[in-house]
Amino acid sequence: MAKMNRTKYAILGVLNERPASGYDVKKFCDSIAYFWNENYSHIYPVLKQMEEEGLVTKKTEQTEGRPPRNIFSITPGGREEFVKWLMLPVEPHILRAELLLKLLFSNNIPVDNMVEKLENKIEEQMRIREYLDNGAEEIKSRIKTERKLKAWLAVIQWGRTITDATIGWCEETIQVLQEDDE
Amino acid sequence: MAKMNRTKYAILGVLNERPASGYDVKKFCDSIAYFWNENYSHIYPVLKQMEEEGLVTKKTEQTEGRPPRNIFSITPGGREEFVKWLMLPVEPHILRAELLLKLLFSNNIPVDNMVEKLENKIEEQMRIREYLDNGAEEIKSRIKTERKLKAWLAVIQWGRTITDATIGWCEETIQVLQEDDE
DNA sequence: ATGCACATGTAAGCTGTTACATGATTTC
DNA sequence: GAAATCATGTAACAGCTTACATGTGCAT
Repeated sequence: MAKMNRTKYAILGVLNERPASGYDVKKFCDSIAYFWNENYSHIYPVLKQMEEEGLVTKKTEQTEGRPPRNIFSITPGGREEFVKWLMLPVEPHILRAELLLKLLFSNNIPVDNMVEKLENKIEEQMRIREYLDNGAEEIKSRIKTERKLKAWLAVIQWGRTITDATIGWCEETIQVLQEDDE
Repeated sequence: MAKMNRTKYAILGVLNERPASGYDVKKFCDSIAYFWNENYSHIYPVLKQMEEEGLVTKKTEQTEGRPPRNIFSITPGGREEFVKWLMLPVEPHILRAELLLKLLFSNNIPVDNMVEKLENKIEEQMRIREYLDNGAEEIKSRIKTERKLKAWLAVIQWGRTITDATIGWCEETIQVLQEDDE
């Protein structure tokens, strides 16, 4: 199995919908940051490399009072590679959940410190949860085709399901940790 | 923020319980693979580097009919660094869920292909779920102290919670995708 | 006979992160 | 007046993965 440059496929996914700049790609990824992230410092070089591979084409757009924008468009070859990737089985999802690792070893630190970490996790998940609830309505009005809307709502539903489950588990775990042992 | 070598802390966590070889560390990580993974090819060089930093010491054990084992023990300095890391807030958990990215763009492929990916996910999660159920009993009998047992059970409970939530979401999503649009 | 468990490592290289660099315009 | 947004990139490098290399003993 060759390693896949996942950034490449995320970019192709965005450009498959519409031409966009590296900046636009980053904005899009920020909007789905609860399950996918990208950095500028990775997007720009990968776009360059993709241009060399013939997956995208670049057009520089002059704007007034703003920096020029490099607009990238997907090529037929790019579209082909993108769809080929979409059809492939999902690569196994390798987790590294630091919170759980620390929890496992938390007998070496005060209970309060571990509880604080769990409380921070709850806050984080609640922020995500709120973002998803606000976003759902906007998406319903923006997405036109039925297939796309279904997919978007399913992804949002995933976020809701997982944040709820995580928050519930954090609360339970805090209680268990704070129980007196006797 | 400097980047953390997370492998280092995972290793320290194992060695903090008992002296172990690189092979043992890997075995341990395999047993918690549902939320943490390590490769031999990373463990061995990191162990070497940790020895140079004075976090661990090495002792080579000759065995009959088996390759010699390099047994590593944590030093007081290593223990100190480990606890310092444990106390630090958890680094934000950056996800890259390929399944969700593909789902988001799945209007470009047949519904059946996407459904298959979701079915594979269900199978994967059911395997994990089964593993956790079998493991819980073994852990209850093995772990002695109350604090450690609580932590282990909480981690297992996380696995159960998330796998259940994920399986439920996959099933719902398959149904939604397979509904006729009219 | 085939494969798995035991056991350790090196070499190469991609992926992705952090820090740095620049600067106008808009918003609070 | 400060901060955020728009907009693009380079340099350095840490982290991790993949492929390679080697060999015994036990179980099926």
